[in-house]
Order: sequence, then structure tokens, then C-alpha cells
Amino acid sequence: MQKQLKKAKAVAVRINGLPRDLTSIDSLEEGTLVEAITFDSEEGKEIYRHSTSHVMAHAVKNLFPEAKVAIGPAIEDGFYYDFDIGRTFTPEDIAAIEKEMEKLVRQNSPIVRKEMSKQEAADFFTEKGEPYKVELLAAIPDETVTVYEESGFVDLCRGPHLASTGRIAAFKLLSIAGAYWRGDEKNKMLQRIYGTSFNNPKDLKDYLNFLEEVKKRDHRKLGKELDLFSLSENVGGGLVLWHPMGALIRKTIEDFWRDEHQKNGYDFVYSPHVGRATLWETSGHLGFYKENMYSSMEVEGQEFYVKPMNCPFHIEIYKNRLRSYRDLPMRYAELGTVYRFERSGVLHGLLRVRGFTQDDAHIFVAPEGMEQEVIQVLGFVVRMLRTFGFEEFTAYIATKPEKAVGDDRMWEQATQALRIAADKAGLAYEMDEGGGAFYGPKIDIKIKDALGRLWQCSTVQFDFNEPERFDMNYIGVDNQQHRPYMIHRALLGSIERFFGMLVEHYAGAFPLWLSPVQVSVLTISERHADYARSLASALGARGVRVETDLDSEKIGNKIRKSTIRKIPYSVIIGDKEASENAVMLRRRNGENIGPFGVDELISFLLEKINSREVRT
RNA sequence: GCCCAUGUAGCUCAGUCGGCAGAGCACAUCCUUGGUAAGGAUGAGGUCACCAGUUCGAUUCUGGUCAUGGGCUCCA
Repeated sequence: MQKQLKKAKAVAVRINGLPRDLTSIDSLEEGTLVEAITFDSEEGKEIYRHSTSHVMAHAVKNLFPEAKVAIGPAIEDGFYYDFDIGRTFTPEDIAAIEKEMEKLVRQNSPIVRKEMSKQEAADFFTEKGEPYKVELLAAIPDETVTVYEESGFVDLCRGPHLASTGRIAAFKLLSIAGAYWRGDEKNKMLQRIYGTSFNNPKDLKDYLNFLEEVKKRDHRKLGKELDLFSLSENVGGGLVLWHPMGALIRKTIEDFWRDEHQKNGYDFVYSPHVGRATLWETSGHLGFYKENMYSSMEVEGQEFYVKPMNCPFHIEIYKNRLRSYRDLPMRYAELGTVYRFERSGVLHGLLRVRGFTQDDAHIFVAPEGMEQEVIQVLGFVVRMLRTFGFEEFTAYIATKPEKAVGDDRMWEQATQALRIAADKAGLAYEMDEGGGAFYGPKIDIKIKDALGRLWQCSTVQFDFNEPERFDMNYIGVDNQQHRPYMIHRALLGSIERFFGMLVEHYAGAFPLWLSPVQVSVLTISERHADYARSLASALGARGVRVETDLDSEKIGNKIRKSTIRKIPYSVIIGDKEASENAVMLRRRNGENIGPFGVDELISFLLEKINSREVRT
């Protein structure tokens, strides 16, 4: 069996369904079911990286005996370990720690599991001067705990672990950051070191390359390079300035969004940016959302608040007159800009801002129409996201939490509608039991980008709270008053975040239909300027976004400038083209498509633009 | 908000152990009219993030503020 496990490159085993150390098979009875856990599984990675974090802690203790160790779990893509060292780690420290870790790995010490009573362990760690471990122990309910030892370094740990330190084939320390003890800002700030490990050097290298690629695609970097947007300290943190190039992309997204909503039965509304305090009291925002709202302003003795959400306004429009079941479902859509207070430390480019535009809509629907409506919404979501070039989605359905408004029947009915709708839309989904907001169940959709990263954009949420608070009604067939169901939904989420994600997904090279400049006209020499101008106006007249480069530069220089700006197509014109009323067409990837007549060029481009072709 | 780091020309970054600051790219002008990722010359650009303090003198030292980055926490 030892051999088999070795052959399978097991990092640990599962015995009777429970993860165990490899060494634990020595004391097994005949016939026990043993499964190998390998690095390929999530569980295997976790064990592997957890062991790496122990080795890192050992290295830190070797180099800084005064350091106190806190916790060091595996996380997605790696691990971390928190230390209390009384100062910050420097990059030099990290290099030294890596070196020390290499030494420990080379020593290939066995990692040995030991059981002790809780009291023994507490005494042991107290004596060792490890108060954090003692505190952790106090929270463990069991009487017996396990510790793991490798060449003298002992750590409290449930395990399992790799059999020996030599099994760690490739690791890298990635970053240093402050982190509160147990994630609570009232506690002491510890020093956290992040790292990752893999079971072969190539995979580590691939992962590091992935991190490089992530850096290259960073929307903040590309946003600057492509002149899409900026943030100014004179304006304030988290408040976005859209430059012409970014604004053009945004407009294209919004135009498309509006057209699709119109086709899908939505009505457009507009609402103000501020509203009276009484409105927010009625909606409940001043009760449960106040910490995210900007402080009030006083106008002629009345309090006003900047809106953090659009819903109360849409509800007011609904309530402006008596509604009949014949009016339902009503779908009010608005690209509504909202402002939410975010703590300064969490702001991040376009992905986390203080002012953003939701592609919001509120749907008011009779209970009997609710399921059909949700099915339609999810289908709409998927079609919309596909157009932007996303193919893989996962949905998360969040159900009733402990504290909630609305009766169980409503929750059950709405949750069931979400399930059915997800099935019909062909969405794989996971249940997030008890994860709903207090006012209703919801379904969030995560999309996978070009690098395989997941982003949450779309959300469809039931709201049992506001129809009640605003006393919303409609007259049914029975001539009685009924309460409508209300659904909040956003497909892109926030335009800012969606845009930031698109920049990263496409690495700034947008598909033709979204590109702010679709074609650049490059002249070989100045005598082609007139032809370039007439060509540009012919393209412009057909709605193609075009620029000319008439500089007295060589063609290589103009191609370079056009390529750096990631303009999808360049047309090159010289004597030959001018005399034949033609162009030479070139893709931004360097591919030369060949000579085109002017009309041929226009129909070639329009075909791709109008079909919103993702691949350019 | 908290911890740490950072803030010098439009961008990327040097530099000043306290004595009125520099490169490359971009920009402007001129020369060049060249066929697929950088032709050449010249020039203009900075209250060294902001506000105080120490000092004969602060971009440099000290304190504060703001912003940005990496985290903690939270979310669209």
C-alpha cells in the first residue's frame, strides 16, 4: 500500500472518509478503506500548502526567535501565516525566510503528529511563550488536541500534514501585509506573510506567470495607458472621472443596454440624486443602511440624503397612481448613479468606489406571474453577458436567514422560482443556505473572465420588505387590493465595476463594437492626407469610429502608436492605395488582412460591429 | 477606519547625507516624405502631493492632512 500511495503521489489519505496523515496507515487493520488525497484535489492542495505554512513559521522562528506565531492556514492559491514580531518584515527578511525554508525542506524532516491533552498543550505553549496558541486552544472544545512537530518546531494543528518537509517541491513567498489578530480591528495588528506552493516547479512558474498577467491587465494601469478614466485627489477618493475614450466605451455599453431593455419590456425612468429623510425612513435605509450613507444635508429646515439606492424612487413612481393587475409586471429600469460611503482603505480603482452607476431595474409583479418573470430575467442576464464575451457562469441562490421579514411561504415560493429559473436558463447553481438578505432571497451570478477569475456582477433579489413599508398595492381581478412582489435586479452590477472587469478580461483590447476608436487611418506620406481625410469621413458617415494619423512620421511609427492604443484595425494608405481607391488593412495583432476596396472595408467593419463580434 | 509602504515633469522613474532638480517616453517647432511596432535636431514642461514646524535656508528633517498601493473588515 505504501508503494501504491507513493505512486499516486498522495499527500495524505482518507480513512473512513476522514483525512489523515500518510503515516497513519501503518497502524491500520486489514480491510480498512484507504483513499489517496493528491495535490490535484482542493483538499490535497490545502494540506500541501498548510504544511508549507508550517515550514515558513519554523523558518521565521529560526531567524526571529522573539516572534510569536498566530495562525497560518491554507487559502485559495496559497497560504499565509500571521506573526507578532513587534515590527514589520522587510523584503530582505522575506528573502532570508525563503532561504531558511529551503534549508528546512532540504533537511527533509518528518512531520510528526502528536496527541496531548488540552491542559498539556496549554502548558507547553505557555512555556514556549506563544500566547496566541494558548488563546486558540481555549476555543477548542475537545479535550485532546493534536500538535505537529518537525525538527523541533511544534505547532498546534488539526492536520493532516505532509509526511515530511522534503515533499514541498516548489514554493514562493509573495507579499507582506498587516492583519488583525482574528480579523478584528480592535485586536492587535500582526504581520502576515503570504506565499504559495506547488508540487512541481513548473506549476509554480505558471502560477507566477499568471500573477504577472494579472498585473499586466490591471484596469488601473490600462486605464491610465489607454486614457480611459482617472481618479483625482482634488475630487476625492472613489469618485471616477471618465475620460473621452472611457466614456465612449461606456456610452456604447449603455446604448446597447438601453436597446436590450426596451426590447425586453422595460420602461425607463429617471430619478433624483437626493431625497428627503422621510423617504429613507420609510424605505428603512436610515434604519439598516445608514452606515453606508453620506451624512444628511439641510435644505430649508428639511433633511435630505444622497441616494445609496434607487428603489425608493421607483416605488414612488409606482405609487403615483392606482395600479391594476393588468399593469403588471411593471419593469422600471434606470442607469442610476448612487453614492455609498466606503471606508477609505477599501477603495480600489473602478472595482470599489464611492459613486457608481447601477444598471438597475425594479420589477413589480403579481405573485402568480413571479416565476415566469424570474425565468425571463435570468435568460436576459445570460444573453446580455454572452454578448460581452463571457461564456461561463455560476449562480448562487441565497435562502432565508434567521432574521428575516416575510412569511415562510413567500420565501419558499420565491426561492423555488429562483431555482426553476436557474435551471431554465441553463445556469449551474449552488445553494447558499441562510445567505439571503433579511428582506428576501436572491440569486447572484458570477462570471469567469479570460484568466479564469470569478466576478460577481448580476444579482436578482426579492424584496418582501419595501412593498410592505411603502404599502404598495394593486387591484386584482377580484377588485381587492393585493401586494405586488418586488424584484431588484442588476445585470452588469455597477457600470464602473463591470467596465473595470471588461478592461481586465480583454486586457484593454476591446472587441471592435466596444472599441472607442475602431479604425486608424495611417498615411505613408503627407501627400496622402487628402485621401486619408476623405476615407475617414466616409467611414465616419457610416458610424465607424475612426481617427487619422497624418504626422510626418514613418509608417512604422504610426503602426506602433496605433498598436499601443490597441486600436483594432489600422488602414495603411500610400500611392498604390490612393490611386486605386483602396486601403491595406491590418489587425492590431500584426496580421495583414490585405487590400480592400473602400466599400468592401466598410461592409467588413459594419458586419463585425453590428453583430457585436467578440473576436476581432 | 486600522497597520505598513508610497507620493519628484502628462507617463515611467533617477536624485538631493539641508544650499533654488534630472533621464527616457510623450508634447511643441524645424528638418526628413520614409511601405508594416520607435528617423533626426532643437525646445518647452516641475511651489519635488498639501499645510504647519525646526532652520540663515526645507523637495530633503519633524508633525499633521489628503491621495495611492498591499492587507484586515465589508460589498455592486
